[in-house]
Amino acid sequence: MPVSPRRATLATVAASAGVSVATVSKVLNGRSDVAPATRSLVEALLRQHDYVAPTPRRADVTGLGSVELQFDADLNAYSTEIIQGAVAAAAEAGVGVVVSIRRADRTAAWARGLVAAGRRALIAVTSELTTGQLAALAKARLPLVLIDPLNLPRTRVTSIGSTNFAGGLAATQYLLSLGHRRIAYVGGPAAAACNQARLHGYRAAMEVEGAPVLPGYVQAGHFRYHDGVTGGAAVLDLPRAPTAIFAASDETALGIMEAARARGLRIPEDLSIVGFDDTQIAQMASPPLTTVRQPLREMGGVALRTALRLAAGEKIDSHHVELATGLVVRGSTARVAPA
Amino acid sequence: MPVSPRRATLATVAASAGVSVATVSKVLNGRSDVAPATRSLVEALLRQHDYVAPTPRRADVTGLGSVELQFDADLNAYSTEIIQGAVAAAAEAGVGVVVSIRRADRTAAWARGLVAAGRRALIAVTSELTTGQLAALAKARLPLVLIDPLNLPRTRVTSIGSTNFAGGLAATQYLLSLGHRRIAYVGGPAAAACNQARLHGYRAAMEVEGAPVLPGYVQAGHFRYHDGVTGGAAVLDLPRAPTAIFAASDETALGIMEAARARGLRIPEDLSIVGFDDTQIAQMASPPLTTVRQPLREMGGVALRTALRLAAGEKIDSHHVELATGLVVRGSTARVAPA
DNA sequence: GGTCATGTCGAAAATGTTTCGGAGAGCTGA
DNA sequence: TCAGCTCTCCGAAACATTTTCGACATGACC
Repeated sequence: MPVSPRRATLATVAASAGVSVATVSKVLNGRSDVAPATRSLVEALLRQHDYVAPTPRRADVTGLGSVELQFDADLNAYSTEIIQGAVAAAAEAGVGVVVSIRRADRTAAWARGLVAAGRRALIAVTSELTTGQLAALAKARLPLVLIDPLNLPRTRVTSIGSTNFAGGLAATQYLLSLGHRRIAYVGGPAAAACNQARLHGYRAAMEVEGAPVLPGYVQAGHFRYHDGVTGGAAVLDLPRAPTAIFAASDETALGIMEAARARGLRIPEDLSIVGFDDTQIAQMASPPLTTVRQPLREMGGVALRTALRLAAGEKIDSHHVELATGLVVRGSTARVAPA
Repeated sequence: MPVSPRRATLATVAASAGVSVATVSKVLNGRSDVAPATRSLVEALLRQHDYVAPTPRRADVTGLGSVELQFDADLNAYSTEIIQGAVAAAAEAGVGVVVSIRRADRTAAWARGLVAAGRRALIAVTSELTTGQLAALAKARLPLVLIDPLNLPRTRVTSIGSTNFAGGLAATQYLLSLGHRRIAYVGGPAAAACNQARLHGYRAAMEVEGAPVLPGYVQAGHFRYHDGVTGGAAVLDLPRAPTAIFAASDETALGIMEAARARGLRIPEDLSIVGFDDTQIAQMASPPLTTVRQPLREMGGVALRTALRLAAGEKIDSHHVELATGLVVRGSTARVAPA
């Protein structure tokens, strides 16, 4: 279609339709005082002339732009809390949060597309970004904030996390304080930084107490329910089965619960379980799950505000922020049963 | 603050700032040819005069645009599935999904703001819209699609739901087929259409089988976990307690599980529970929850595609679409225990 | 000093929206 | 049949905003 030398205006369309400019404006705005026949005619001519509105007026001084919130896999309870926190913070700032799920194609065109679509920044959750992707983002001048990144790139990237080591330590110490000695860890990907920190917290607490980490007591996974079922089964079927399990996520903890139930183990009488995250499912588990609270909503909010600050060109105090974790004791933990 | 008799215009602000209308317009649009001092002065007076833009022009047709996905309360497992479905469909269509949580102010300015921010349509989930809000949306020419609306407005509004009656019927029939006769219903808001349909399905099944709905066997709630705890407690403490409970949502079902556990009831040996939705938490419950699957992801996807079709001015086949529900049998149901 | 680039600003034109009044159709009752 | 009334539909004109373009000042540079 040849681009006409001059964009069509209401006057153009009005003239060709034989009506006034006002009438065309009314059609565009859905006013009721236009006869159906006239409306159809004008609509047809609007299309024919390829009418596009001139630059829209701004909504507000504030209401510009949006931030992309990108997850690396299907959404779950963890994602939900992050979204909730980001959306709340965004509402205050007057920007929109566009949720998306990572797709394979992350090229230069992808980064430019985000900018063209009006994104002011990108927040990537539990993702693993390649240097190529980072370069594409940098070239497109799109600020990036990571939440719980799987890998911490060498280059300076802003990231948000929580005190995973302290959380792992607190969870394990609590189980030890209940008299448990045989405590297993069913965790996330071995390479993930946040999982490593939790695992080290677990190991540190065990070591201080002189409790041995028996062979097979540390299982890797992907923070998902299924990992809890299989990982839980693996440790519960060991010759010297644990009396307590520390899971690296609430979902995994629920999977372990199911593995325990399948073996006729009662919780917490026969097996204590501690989760990680304190998502909504932790409260809704039966029994309610003792877990390490990770302030996911706050993390989402902080990530969003940080992203906007980066987009505004402000300097950030620190390139990595860690929010505090804390143990929430519910019903899935009890003193170890007397042998 | 007293409402001035007439809204401030650029002319008002220009006069008080001692500059021309054009200059004020430039400040608003961030043009570069305004001296910093002048800009500050004008910005101050804009705020002082409480300037708000008049109805914005429609967002440009060219940009990819975005669709607003609005929830009426904090996100939960149900929301997560809807988001997931909408995001997937949006990715295919090349648009963004902006997630937001309903706030009190839903005025004409709100609707205009959405349009100005580039939203091509609004999807409202389990919301109750007033006629005023509908009018504001219509005036702003913002297409609207409802998912599981609480109230079905008189005016023609496009909505997406599922076969709630059939779902309620199937769940109750299944419990009856297991030999249960004393079946209670712990549901949602009495006024919600989707809840009413589920309840009627339950009643219909009971009636066909000649099973009495005892006094107190129908509890209202808000689909939340807490409603299950209290509603479950209410029916379980009845003189003639039910042997099975049909919950109007998975969350509520998990609350009932907790109420049962607190009373020493085993599931499914002592009490069968059927949920509704088949969210992720249904699979992760212990025991896994028998539930009526509602195709939430598909609903989110259909809502998004419908919204885009409306935005494109296409005609919609039907103003209300219902997707099929289906019973998913897991571990929370069993044959009634012999008395 | 002359010339030129640059930054600011406003008059005027361009574009789009809203108000308001009027033409004309249709209906009603004497 | 016709006056009177209402209701629908449209456009002239008033308004609101954006954009273009020229004017003017200022300072740099030769």
